[in-house]
Amino acid sequence: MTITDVASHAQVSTTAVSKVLRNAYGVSPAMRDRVRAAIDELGYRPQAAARAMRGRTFTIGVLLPHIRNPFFPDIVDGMTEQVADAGYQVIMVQGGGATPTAERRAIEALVDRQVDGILMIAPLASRTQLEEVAATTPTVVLGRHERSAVYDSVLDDDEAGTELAVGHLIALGHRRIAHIAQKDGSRSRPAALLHAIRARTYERVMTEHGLADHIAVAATSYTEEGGHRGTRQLLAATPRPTAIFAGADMAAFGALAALHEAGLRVPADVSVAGYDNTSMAALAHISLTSVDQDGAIMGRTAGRLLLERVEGRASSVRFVVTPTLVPRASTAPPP
Amino acid sequence: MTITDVASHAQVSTTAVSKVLRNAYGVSPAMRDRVRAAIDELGYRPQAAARAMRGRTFTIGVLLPHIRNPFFPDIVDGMTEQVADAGYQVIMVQGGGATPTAERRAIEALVDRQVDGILMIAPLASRTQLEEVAATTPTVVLGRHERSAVYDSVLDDDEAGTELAVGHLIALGHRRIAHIAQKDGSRSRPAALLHAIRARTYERVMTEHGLADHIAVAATSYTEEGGHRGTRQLLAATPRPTAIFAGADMAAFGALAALHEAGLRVPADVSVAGYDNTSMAALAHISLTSVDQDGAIMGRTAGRLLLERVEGRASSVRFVVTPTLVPRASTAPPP
DNA sequence: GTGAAAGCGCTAACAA
DNA sequence: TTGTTAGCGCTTTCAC
Repeated sequence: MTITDVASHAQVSTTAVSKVLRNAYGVSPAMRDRVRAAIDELGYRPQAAARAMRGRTFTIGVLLPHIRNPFFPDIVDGMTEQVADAGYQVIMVQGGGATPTAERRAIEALVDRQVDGILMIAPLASRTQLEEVAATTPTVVLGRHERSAVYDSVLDDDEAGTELAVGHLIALGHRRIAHIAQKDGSRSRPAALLHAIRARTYERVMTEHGLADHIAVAATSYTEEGGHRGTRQLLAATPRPTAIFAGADMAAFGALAALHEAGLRVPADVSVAGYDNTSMAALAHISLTSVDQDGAIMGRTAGRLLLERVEGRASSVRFVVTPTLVPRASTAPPP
Repeated sequence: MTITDVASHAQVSTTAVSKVLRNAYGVSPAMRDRVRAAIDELGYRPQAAARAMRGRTFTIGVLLPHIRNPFFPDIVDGMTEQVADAGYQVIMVQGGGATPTAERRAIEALVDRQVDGILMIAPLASRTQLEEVAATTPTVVLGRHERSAVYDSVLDDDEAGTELAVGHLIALGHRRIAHIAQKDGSRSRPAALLHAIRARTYERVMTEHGLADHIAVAATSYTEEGGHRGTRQLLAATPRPTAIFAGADMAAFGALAALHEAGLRVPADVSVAGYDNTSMAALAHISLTSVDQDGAIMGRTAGRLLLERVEGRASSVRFVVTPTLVPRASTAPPP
C-alpha cells in the first residue's frame, strides 16, 4: 500500500496525493475529495521513513531522565495535547538517570530518527552538546536556567520555589534544616540545572537567615532510593536536623521511609518538604508539604514553541512559570 | 554526513561500509578496521529513515496505557536492558488510557515508523486488531490471557494473584469484600485482559466461599482517580464493605484517600489490598498489602522474545510469571 | 492546477 | 572479498 497505489486508484499523480497528505497549496477541492476517498478506501497510511527521507516525520521526541517520577506525565500530556492536533506523534525515550553517556545515546537515537522537534527534560549534557543538537533539530530544554540563542527554554522559577519551601520551614521555627540534592554524574556539571539551582538557593536562604552553620546537604539523587540514602546520611549528624527539604517529592518519599525506619515521627520529630507537588504528595497518609509547579502548562508551552520552530522561528524564547507552596501535614514547628 | 562520505574517506565502496555497520558476513578484518576508523573520524551516524526503507530500524516500540503507573518502569527497564546490547533503541508511546481510538493511533504510529518489534502493555484492542499488527511486525502482548498463534504473550497469573489477595482478606475474617475494577471503553470488551480476569476471579473466589451475596464491584479505572471514585461508590452501600481489593496499587492509593476523607481508618475500619506491589506501596505511611509480580522479568522476557521473532521465529510463545502476596499494615481483621 | 521525474541515504542482488 | 547498481516510498522542483 503505497502512494502510487493511491494515485492510480484515484487516477491522479503521486504529486497530487502527496499534496493532499500535507495539506499543501495548489489542489482543487475536487482533486482533494477524490484523493481523500481513495486513501480511505484503500486504508492507506504514509510510511514515516519514506517521508523522513525528504520532508518531515511528524514526530516529536521527548527525552525523559526516566519514567518513575509522577511529575513527568503532566509535562508529557501537556505536550501531547498541544501537538496532536497538528498531526504530530509524541515518542519518548529514557535518558537513563544520572549517567550522561546513556543520555547522549538517547538523544542521538532521536536525532537519528529525524524527529521534527525534541523536548529534553532536565538533560545533564553540557550546553555545547545541547546546542549542537539544537543547531540541526528544533529543541526545547525544560528545567535548565542558562540562556541559549539556539534553543528555547521552559522552566520553573526554582529560586522562588526554594525560597518558599525553606522560608516556610524557617518561619515554623526550624534552624537545623537539611537538604537532599541531586548529584550529577557529568564532569561538565552544568550549574544551570534545576537541582543545582535548588541546592544553591537553599544555601543562600540559610545564609541570609544566619543559619550558614546549619547548612547540611546530602547529594544523592531525586529518586526514592536517593531520598532514603540521603536521609540516613543526614541523620548521622549530631544534633540531627529538625527539618529536611528534599529537592523533589520522589526524594521526600524516600526520606519519609528512612525517618520511619529510624523511629522518628513526621512532623513531630522531623518536618519534611518536597518539590513538584505530585499527586502522591496529596495522599492523606503522606500529606507532604510541597512546591507546586504547573507541569501541564510547561508541557503545552514546550509543544507550542516546538511547532513554532518547525514553522521557521529562529529567535529563542524563554518561558518561566511561578511556583507556589502547598503546606500540608508533613511540616510543623520543631520539637 | 552519509554513507557515501564514509566510503570515499575510507576509499572503499558503500557496500563495504554498510556491511561493517550491520556486522554482516563477508568483510576482511583490515577492511573493517579501515571503515571503523573512517566512521569514528567523521562522526558518522546512519540515518534510521534511510535504513528503514530497506532493512531494519533497530527500534523497539513500547505501547503503554500511560506513564503514571509506577509498575510500568520495571517492565520498560527490563526490556531496555535486554535489547540494548543488540543495538536496539526502545521508544515509548502512550495509548491514552481507556480510549481504544487513542490506542489505535498510537499503535499505528509505531507501525508507520516501521519499528522492528512492538511490546504492547495491556492493550484494549480486539484480538483481531492485535493479530493484524502482529502479522506484519513482531509483537509481544503483555497482560492478556488469550492465546494467539501470531504474537507472543507475557503475563502474570492474575487468577493466582487475585486468589492470594481475596483469600488473604477472607482468612482475616472479612465477608463484605468489595472490588475496584477497570471498565474498558472498548465495545469488543476483551475478556482476556488482566483487569477482567482479576474481576472475574474475585467473583469466583467470593462465590466459592459462600460470599456471593457480598460481591460488590465498582468498575472505574486502575488510576488514583478511579480508585477514589470507586471507593465513594462502594461506601454508599449499607452496610458498607469492611475490605476493598483494588485491582491495582494506583487504584488502592485513591481508595486510601477516599477512605480518609470519609473519616474511616485503615485498617481499623476498612482493610485495603492492591495489586502490583509498586515501590509506593512499601512506604511506611502507606504500607499497602499488595500482590507482587516481577515486572523486570516480564520486560526482559518480552525483549528476548521480540529479538527471537526479529531473527525469524514464527511459532508463538507464552510466558507466565507467578505472583506472591506481600501482606502489610493496610489489612487486618474486620472491626 | 496538475504531472513527470529526480533524488533523499541506505541495503541487497549480482558481478567481478 | 569487494564493488556496481537498482530500487525502497516519499517530497519537490520544474515543466506544462
